[in-house]
Amino acid sequence: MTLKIYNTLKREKEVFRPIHEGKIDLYVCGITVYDYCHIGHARVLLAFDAITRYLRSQGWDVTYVRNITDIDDRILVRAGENGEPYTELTARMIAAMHEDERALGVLPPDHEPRATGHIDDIIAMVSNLVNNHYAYRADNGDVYYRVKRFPEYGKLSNKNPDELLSGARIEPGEVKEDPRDFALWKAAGEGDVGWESPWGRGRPGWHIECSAMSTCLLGETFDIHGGGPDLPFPHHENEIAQSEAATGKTFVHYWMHAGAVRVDDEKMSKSLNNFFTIREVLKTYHPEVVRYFLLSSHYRSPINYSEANLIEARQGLERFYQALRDYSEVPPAALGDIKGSAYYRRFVEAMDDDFNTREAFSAMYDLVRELNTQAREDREQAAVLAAELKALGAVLGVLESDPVAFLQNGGVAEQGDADEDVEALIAERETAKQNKDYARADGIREELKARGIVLEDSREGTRWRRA
RNA sequence: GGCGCGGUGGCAGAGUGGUUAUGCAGCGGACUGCAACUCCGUGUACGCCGGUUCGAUUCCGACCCGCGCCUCCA
Repeated sequence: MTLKIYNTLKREKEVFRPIHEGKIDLYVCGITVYDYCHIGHARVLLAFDAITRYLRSQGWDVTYVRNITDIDDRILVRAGENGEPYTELTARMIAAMHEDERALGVLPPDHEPRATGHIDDIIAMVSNLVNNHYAYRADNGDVYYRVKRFPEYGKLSNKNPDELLSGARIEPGEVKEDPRDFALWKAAGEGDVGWESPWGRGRPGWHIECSAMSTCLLGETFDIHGGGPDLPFPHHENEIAQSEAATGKTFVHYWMHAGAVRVDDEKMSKSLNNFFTIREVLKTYHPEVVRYFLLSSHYRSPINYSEANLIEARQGLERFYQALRDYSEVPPAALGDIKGSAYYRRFVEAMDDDFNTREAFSAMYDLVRELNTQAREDREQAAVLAAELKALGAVLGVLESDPVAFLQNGGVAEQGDADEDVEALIAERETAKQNKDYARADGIREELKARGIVLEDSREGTRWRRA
C-alpha cells in the first residue's frame, strides 16, 4: 500500500515520503479565537482529525500541531466592542472551541500552541529576517517582509510576483516599500496591547506566528502543512517566504488544503453573514450526523451545507446503526485481526488515495449488506462483521454512539419527548395485537407515526425509532 | 484580466480506457395481521463538439456553463 497525498504546491497527487522513517509531522492552521467556530472550521477540524486517526491506525507516528491565534486585529476589535480585555474574549472562545471539538469527536492535537505563548520565537524570527534584509522597519514602527527579495514568492498559489505587483493597490499614506510587502510586526499605539521588541512595542502580524510556532515545534523542515481553502494565498505563501528566507531550507514538503463549505449553494462568508456556528448546527443535528456529513465527500471537494443534505446524511448513518442495532455489546475488532478482510483492504486503499473517505464509506456499506444478510443465517458470523464495521468506523471517528440511542433520538441532538409514554403505548398495542384488535394496534402505530416515531415489530418484540 | 477546480443516473457523491460504485428517494418481489427493518431484483448516468483508440464518461484539443483564489474569512 502506498499513501498518496494531493500536494497544493505541485498541484498533483504524490506518493508520500516522510522525512523520518515511520514518522509524520503535521501542522494545521487553527482558529483565530474572536468568535464561535463555524461549519467551515468544523470541516478543516474534521478532515485533519480523520486524517490523523487514519495515519495512526496504519502505524504512523504522527505529531499533530494545530495553533490558536489569540492575538490579532479582529480579536482586539471584538474585545473593544464588548468592552472586555481581549484575554477574556480569547479564553472564552478557546473554551467554546474545545467544547465544539469534543462534541464533534475531534481529538485534541498533540500540541496546541498559542501565538501569545511564542512572542519570543516570533521576535527572534523577525530579527533574523531584518538582519538578512528580508525585512525592514518602516517609519511608523511596523516591520514588513520585503517580498521582492524572495523570487520564489507565489510558488504555492501559482502566482506571478510581477502580476501581483501590478494588481496591488497603492494605499494612500503607504509606508511599505512595495505594495506586496506584508506586516511581520505591528507597532502598538498608546494603551494598545503590545510586547517590547527591538522595533518598539508592538504585536505580531498574522503570518509570522505560524512560521515561528511550526519551526519551534516541528523544526525548520517538516512533512505536512494543512489548512482551510482560503489559506494558500496569502497566508501560506507568506509563511513560505518567511520561513525559507529565515532558514534557507525548504519549509514544508506537502501542503494540504480542505475544500470550501457552501451554504445553500452560496459562498459562505463573513460578509454575506450566512455562516452557521457549530453550536447552532448541533442544536438541530446529532454531532455524528454533522461529522458523517462533512466526511461523506472528499476533503478537497466543495461541500454544500443544506437541510436536505444533512437529512440525507442522517439517513445514511441510520443504515449503519440499523445494522449494528443487535450488536451494541460487540466491541470493535482490532485492526490487526481484520487485515485479511476484503472490506478492510478496500477501506485502506481508499484512504491511502488522498484520504478518500467517501470511497471508504462505500466499502463499509457493502459490509453492512453482508452483515444484514448474515444476521439471519449466522449470528456469530454477523457479530464478527459488526465488530469489523465498528473498527472501520472508529478509524474515521463514526459509529461510536449506542445504536438504539441514536435511532431513538432520530439523529437529532436532544429530544425531550417522554420515552416512557412511548413504551406504554407500545405495551398497549402489544395487548391489542394479542387480542387481534388490529384497529387499535394500527391506531397506536398511526398516533406514534404522527409524532415521528416508527414502530418495528419483530419476533423479539416491538422496537421504535424516530424517523 | 491572472491562476486553479469542477460539470456523473430524481438527488447526494466516488471512480474507471472495455465488466455493479455507494447512500437517499422510486418501482417490482420476498418477509409482515398491516407496516417498518432487512434481503432480492430494477433504472438506456457520465455538459457540448471534434481527435487519439479495436473501444472513451475515463486520454488530448476547442467550446459552453458553474465555482474558488487574486481583499478580512477555515
